[in-house]
Amino acid sequence: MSVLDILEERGFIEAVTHDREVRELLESSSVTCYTGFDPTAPSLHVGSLVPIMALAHMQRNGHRPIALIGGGTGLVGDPSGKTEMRKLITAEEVEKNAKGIGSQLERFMDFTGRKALLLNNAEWLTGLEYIPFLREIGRHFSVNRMIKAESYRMRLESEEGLSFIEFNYMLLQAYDFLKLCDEHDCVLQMGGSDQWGNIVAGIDLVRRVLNRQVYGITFPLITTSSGAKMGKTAAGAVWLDPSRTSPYDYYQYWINTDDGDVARFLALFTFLPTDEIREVEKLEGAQLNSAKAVLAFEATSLAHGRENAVRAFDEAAANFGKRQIPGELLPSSTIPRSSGTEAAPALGGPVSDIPLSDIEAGIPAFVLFHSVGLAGSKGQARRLIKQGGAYINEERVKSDEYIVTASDIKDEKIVLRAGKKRYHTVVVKKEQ
RNA sequence: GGUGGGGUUCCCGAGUGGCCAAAGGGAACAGACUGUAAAUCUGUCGGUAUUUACCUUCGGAGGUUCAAAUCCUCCCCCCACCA
Repeated sequence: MSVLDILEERGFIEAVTHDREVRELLESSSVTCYTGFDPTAPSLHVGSLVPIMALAHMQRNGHRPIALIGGGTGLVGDPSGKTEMRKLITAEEVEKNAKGIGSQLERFMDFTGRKALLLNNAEWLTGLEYIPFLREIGRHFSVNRMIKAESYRMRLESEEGLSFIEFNYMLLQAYDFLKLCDEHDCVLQMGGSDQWGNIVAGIDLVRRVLNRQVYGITFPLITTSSGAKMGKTAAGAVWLDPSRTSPYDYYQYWINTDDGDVARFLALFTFLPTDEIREVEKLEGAQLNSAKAVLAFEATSLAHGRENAVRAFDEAAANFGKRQIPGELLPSSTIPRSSGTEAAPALGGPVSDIPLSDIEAGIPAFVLFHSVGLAGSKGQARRLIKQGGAYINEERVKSDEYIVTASDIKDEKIVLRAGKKRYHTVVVKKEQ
């Protein structure tokens, strides 16, 4: 069984340029392959997980992945499939972002001993000279062909149009492939389905310049059952950087997966064996909740380490009730299953201090909810209370005139809750 | 460079002197229902104060007027066609 079969089975494959050849190649030899990552943000997010996992699978099956940070291409901006132009980011930003992204990738792959490579195309792109590049590379590209590319179509038809700098993007990515093939023997490029045009352009260029056949694979765009692009929540993207999306929130993101997505996401975003995942497909309704917990635990474990995953699991248990994970469900998962330890009730959410004297003086509930950040304004806090969405120590606040006093203190703290899931704990400090 | 059309609250998009904090939709938030899911229904959705009040907002800066998102002037940006 080749990696291609594994990837296919797990739902990673949208299209392959030369199915039979790629299959044979991956079965018979160790292949170097690459995927690019845009350094447009200081952290990768859940949306980049598909390519990351694909590279990881490659490595686990004896191939050598290259994670290419687009430090150079990021300066130009890929218009593929985008309705509007990205704002140009500065070279310093790109460089800073590239650094953060690299360290995140290290959690998913082993870069020691050149078992995987982390490269940055700024290395070879930023020093290019215009005329030589046009003469050596540009002449291989047909504008007639380029403007027919699906990836440019949306922009060519849009009001905003396509700027020349973006139009060049394809050449740069093709040049990357050429460079990697030449210097690292890389013969396979993988990317999102919007990358098809760029990948094919690279294959073409390599053939023309090096007279070598190379290949491409695209991943499907992963959407949720409800049709939304995955990785977006109210708070914005779900980041892999724990300082932007805490392991707890990351865990919560996964546990809120749609019923219809659980098995599919287990296959894509965990390394659990597919025959175990197939069992999950038979589950229905509330039974799926345990499978969601496993998904959340495994995904968090990959991104933030097992210790953080266990903590997130325990906190969730404290906030939403302990969940018993059946031993026969996805047995390969290392999620805690013992029924013994009763998770200590976690402090709800972020914690802040308040002096005892303030509480003794009495502080209106809506002011408190606003000041700890559970409501964006005092008006919003009042609304929250009026709508019955505010709780103090798990008791609904009945009136927006309610004054919080010393009698609300339980164990030197006051637990505030907004809606079903947002908590904040105020610790009361006696001053000397 | 010329001509015409635009820039509205998180997004899309109405609104051409007072009845506009600004229709409608989406997103979001809260409640009900639930399984920390989806769907559905109800409510909310600039800020402060909370009984009808005040402040900030309609690309930017000025101006006309008792009164401007709406009229005038200048400037910035976007688009289309022409050159």
